[in-house]
Amino acid sequence: MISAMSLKHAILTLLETEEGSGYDLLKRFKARLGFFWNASHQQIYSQLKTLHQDGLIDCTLEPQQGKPDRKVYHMTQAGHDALLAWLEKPVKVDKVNDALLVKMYAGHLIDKQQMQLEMAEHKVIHQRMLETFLALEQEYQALSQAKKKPFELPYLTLRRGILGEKAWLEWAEEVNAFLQK
Amino acid sequence: MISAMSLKHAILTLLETEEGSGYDLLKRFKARLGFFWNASHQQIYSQLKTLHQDGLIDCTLEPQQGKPDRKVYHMTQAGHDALLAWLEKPVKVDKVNDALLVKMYAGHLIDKQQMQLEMAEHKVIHQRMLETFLALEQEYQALSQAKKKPFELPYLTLRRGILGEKAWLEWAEEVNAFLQK
DNA sequence: AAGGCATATGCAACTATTTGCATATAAGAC
DNA sequence: GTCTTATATGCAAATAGTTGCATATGCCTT
Repeated sequence: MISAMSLKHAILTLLETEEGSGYDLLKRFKARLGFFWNASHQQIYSQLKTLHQDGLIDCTLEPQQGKPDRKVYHMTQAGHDALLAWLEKPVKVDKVNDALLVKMYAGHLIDKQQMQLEMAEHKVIHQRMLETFLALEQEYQALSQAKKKPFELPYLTLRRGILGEKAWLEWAEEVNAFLQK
Repeated sequence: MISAMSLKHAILTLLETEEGSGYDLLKRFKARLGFFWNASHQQIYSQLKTLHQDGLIDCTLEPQQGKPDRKVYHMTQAGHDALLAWLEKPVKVDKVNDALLVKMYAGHLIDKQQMQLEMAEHKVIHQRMLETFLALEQEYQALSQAKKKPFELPYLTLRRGILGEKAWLEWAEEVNAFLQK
């Protein structure tokens, strides 16, 4: 059987190295996994709840004045085992569901100019993502050999982002060339 | 507001040019939109049901001997209008949720060989997809200029697939080079 | 003084997708 | 003769993800 439930295990991965509150996890998620896995705060909080109920993480309350209590979660042995079990099972090939391509397929029903406008909006977003990725790559490359070591695998995930965005922009050039004819 | 409900409108797009039964739509879906939108037969049948309830398509029964009746759906004016309205609204940028990258991020917890094995399995699938896309491209390129015309936009969606798969395989080379060290 | 952003949590309703089951026939492969 | 594939439809339950709302404070800006 091929495993799903990647979000749960993505959270476990983050907790494996360092404990944290839901809010911490949310920020770490966006900074580290957010390029290839998107999750809202609602999703993270509700997954933390079920992970806790299932005994894969436990929780200590840190009272704070003025603000709600911080719930700090940390890994249990069961959680660690569950993560390793998940890592052993094959994952599914990434599923593509791209609404822009649905629209392009039906593009004969709208005018080229409108399509160009929408492409331009998407292009801005993809360019911005590529810039972010390249900046992170610069940071990584600036590290000494020894300091690079623990980030070798995360760096490979970053490379996926870079190559993916470059491919998108290359495609956008082709589309543009066609739409401008 | 940015529009969702792409599946509904993907189905409407297919029905716009040609009527068909759920089963027809399923096959057309896989052949034409399946590269950038994945939908199971259950999803298609249930979407057809709601589209029908909402009056965006209507339905005539074709009795058949031995087999269940074929329900042939066709577009209504309301459906056509809804499709055009959807096409006018911007769509969201494709959301990435790639489990393989989650696993790679946590890759220090498993051994390199296992990661290599899984990469190899994914590579086979991506290579096969690229081959399929390239074969379709050959077919398109073999058409006369006049016959190409109606497929220009679908061809651009195919180009997205080709560039996307090439980028994936390029990345796989980088990953392989690292894992073999 | 008012508005926005960051901190810090979460529920509820809805939409989307997956997984498993269910039925029934006909054609072709082994 | 059985097994798989294709035809042809669909329900039900579970998991996954989105959208909108709700609360409460402190800090910084205009």
